[in-house]
Amino acid sequence: MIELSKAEFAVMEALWQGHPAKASEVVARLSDDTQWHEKTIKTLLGRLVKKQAVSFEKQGRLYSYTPTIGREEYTLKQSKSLIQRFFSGRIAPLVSGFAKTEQLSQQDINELKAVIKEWEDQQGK
Amino acid sequence: MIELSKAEFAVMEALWQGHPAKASEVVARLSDDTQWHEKTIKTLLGRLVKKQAVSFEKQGRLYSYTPTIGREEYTLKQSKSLIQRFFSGRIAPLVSGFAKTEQLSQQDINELKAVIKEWEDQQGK
DNA sequence: CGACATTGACTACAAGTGTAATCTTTAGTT
DNA sequence: AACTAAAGATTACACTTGTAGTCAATGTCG
Repeated sequence: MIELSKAEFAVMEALWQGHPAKASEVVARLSDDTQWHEKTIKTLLGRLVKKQAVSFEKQGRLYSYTPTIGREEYTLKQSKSLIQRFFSGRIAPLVSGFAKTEQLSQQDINELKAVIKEWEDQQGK
Repeated sequence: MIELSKAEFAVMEALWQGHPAKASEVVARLSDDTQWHEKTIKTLLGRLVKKQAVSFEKQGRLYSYTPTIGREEYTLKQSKSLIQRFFSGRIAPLVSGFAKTEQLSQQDINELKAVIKEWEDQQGK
């Protein structure tokens, strides 16, 4: 499983926003959220390529970068790994704990209900 | 916020099992799950003390270690931080994604229902 | 009492991370 | 054509992490 550091993940976010993207675009996107030096971002791009989380192709003398993994795919895998380690793979304890201190929106509730409904339909077969 | 590496977390798990615990007990507990050398575990205990995730007191010439943070507290904080970074702080996307590929138990469903019920009661005030 | 074993303290060392700086090549600019 | 600026390649460097090894003090057994 490809593992990304936090800084690398931030660069991936910029790429997931739209790709392929030239290094300069990535730098531009990240400058909204961070103070990172252009050199830093280039280093991170290089590390992502090395990890094969990102591919690149020459566009003339410039490079264009594209993520090789999807955001959903990555975030879900990581989430599951955390749920496994922290809650023995069960999600309910996380949700209860979370609900105690965080705001849930009506939309969240609706989505949770949908999940439950789907499960119950599945049970009835 | 105290951050623990994966290996450090494993040592915390051993401590959360029961404390205060002498280094030798921690080593014994961990030997069920890992192949770590006693020296490795001692190093990790030292790092945990330095991070103030664990306190210790002399019992004669030996040390007894105690976690200063609770398992729930830590795991929830980390979970929230992940949900923040990955899902903009909303938990429902995580649950839906999770439900697609993981088994939910009847107990999970009941707990999710309880969370929903509590929320709805809250709404009605 | 002396040698050995155990504990804790300190040291080690490579890989990963955050955060760039420098060097090299190439493309415009005068 | 020469010079400079921008991109990419290479190098840097301290801190963290995984994974111990060594050294020093102290207890324990014969």
